Order: sequence, then structure tokens, then C-alpha cells
Amino acid sequence: MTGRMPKTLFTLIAGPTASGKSALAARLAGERGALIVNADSMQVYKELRILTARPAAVEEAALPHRLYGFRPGSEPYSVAGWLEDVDPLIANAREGGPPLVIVGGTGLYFKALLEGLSPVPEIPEAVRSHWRAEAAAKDSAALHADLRDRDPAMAARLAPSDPQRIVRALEVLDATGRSLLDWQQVKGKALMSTGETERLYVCPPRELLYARCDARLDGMLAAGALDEVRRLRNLKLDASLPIMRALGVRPLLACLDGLLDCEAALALAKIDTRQYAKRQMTWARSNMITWKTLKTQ
RNA sequence: GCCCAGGUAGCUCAGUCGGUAGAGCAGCGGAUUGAAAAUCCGCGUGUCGGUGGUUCGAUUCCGCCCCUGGGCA
Repeated sequence: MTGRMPKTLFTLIAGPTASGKSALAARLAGERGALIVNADSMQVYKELRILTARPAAVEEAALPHRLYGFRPGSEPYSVAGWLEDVDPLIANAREGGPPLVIVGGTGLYFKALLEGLSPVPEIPEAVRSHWRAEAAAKDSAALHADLRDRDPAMAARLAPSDPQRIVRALEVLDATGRSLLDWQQVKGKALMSTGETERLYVCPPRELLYARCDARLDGMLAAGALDEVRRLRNLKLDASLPIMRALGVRPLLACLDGLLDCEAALALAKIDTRQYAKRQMTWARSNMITWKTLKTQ
């Protein structure tokens, strides 16, 4: 504490699911009088508090939280929207407002924060839904062949079996008349420099982490996750919306619809969660090498 | 006790007309720029239940034994 050191405006906390990020965030935010800001693509939706492991209402009330449960699941949300939403919070911190503790499991959000996003224009809804319908009707190899005819350079970078990225490449080409590859060549503008951040990567040993994932799913069920999914089902949202892809939603819906007994659904949800945690660890290994690793127990 | 069906990868199973075997799932590794809790790629040696026999060679055919289902008593 030299006093000459500028205080850290931005503390970033990442880590696989169930690693204990939120608890650490709450502790640090309490100590530093900081705002806790969500960097998790699923905790933004208001309908799923239990299943997305969003901080409980009491925890949210105890310390100031931002960008949690503030979006309706009926509308898609993505990294671009998140950048727009964190931007004013960052500006406020720079202008003397409370520092931020930004915490979440979505590696892409942190990457976009620190490196920016290429300035691709917004794609009109009509174009998006056109290509999504195409993707639902054709197999992805056929779509990839279409892309290869019109944009061979971009097609060469994508697996013919990767419908999501092929659709993105097609809709950008269609809406802007330029290849997504061209757009991505333009580097985005970072919202903050790494120099003004403290970056913490929380990760318990794998065996322990997996055990915590399993235990947390059991706890979610006990806390009413099934009712939460029942309420979500009653909204009759489009199955392709991001919220419908939250971990556990599909197996629990199958259980509610009687397609799967609930014990099997729970087992599937646990597997999905562990696989997700593994993907997050893979991401961190190559994308968060400059982060300080906390091997928590 | 007898009869039938099985015993092959962590799990569910396929297969070998005799030349030591392969799928799905799980697991592990990787990619990742507006769906990222998404999307996609790569990785398969295991006493083929045990033991004798036949055979140049047995996981495969035969005998016996063990185990698991089901049936009959």
C-alpha cells in the first residue's frame, strides 16, 4: 500500500463453472467498495436464477450487482450487447465512481473487453432468420458449399460441419456485401487496457471441481430448478433462443415432458456441466495465460 | 438341481464362416470475434469371464467351471 499506486479500477475474475468465482467477487467487492458486474452469458437472463447459479436475492441485495438477471429470455443477447452494457459502467468508474469487479465464466466476454470486437454492422433480423431457417432445413455441408461459392476464403477457415459459424459468415456476407474475414481483419477497440486491470483465474483441482458441479446440480434441484424450468416452459419461447441452451434446461424439459425420468435428466445435466467446465479450462489455457491463477480448494 | 439366453473398452452393445476386435456414450486433448452455458475438430490394447482340449494358430469350435438374467422344478 504505497499510496502512490493507482488503485485497481477493474478486477476481472474468471474461472470454470462452480469454481467459487462469485464468492471471491463478493469478498473483493466488499473490501474495495466495488460494483460486482456480471460477465456470464446466461446469468443475464431474468428467468433462470437457480439454474444459472446467479447470486441469490439476499446476496444481490447485500452488495451492488450489475447486469444480473436484467434481460428477458425472449430476446437474444450476445457479446456485442454485453459490451454496450458494460461500457457505461466502465466510464463511470473512470470518472470517479466505484471500481468494478467483473466476474463470470464467459471467456469470450473477457476477450472482447480486453481486445475489442471487429466492427461488423448489425445484421437485419430478416437476414438472420433467413439463414437460420436455411440451416434448419439443409445440412451444414450444403450451406458450407454455398459459402464456398460466394466466399471461398472464409469457407476455407470453417469446418463444413460447423453450422453456427457458417450461418454467421453467410448472414454477414449477405447483409454487408463483404466477407466476414475482411471484417475480422479490422481489430476492434478494447474497452480497457490490461494495464488497468487485475486478472484472476479461479480454478480448483479438476476432481474437486467436478464434485462441486455435481453437488451444485443436486442443490439446484432441491432449490426448485424444476419449477423454474416449468415456468420457463410456460413462456413457450423459441427453442433456438440462447436462454433455452442454458445448461440443464434441455434435460429438465425432457423430464417435465415425461420423455426422461428425472434422475436420468439430472445425470445428463451433470455431464453437460462437467463438459462445459472442461471447455472453459481449455479456453483459459490458451486465452488467459497472463491471468493470475488461484488454485482454490 | 435342470433348461434357455448372456458374460467383448468406464457404460450400452456390435463383430470375428478360426488369423488376437469396433461403434455410440462417457473420458481426455484442441479450436473458439455479435447463439460462446453456443458451435465444432481430434484421440479406441481391451487378460474378448476362467480353465483344459482340437488346431500351425482360439476371443471365435468342443468340454468343464464361475458369474448374471429368465424359465421349469
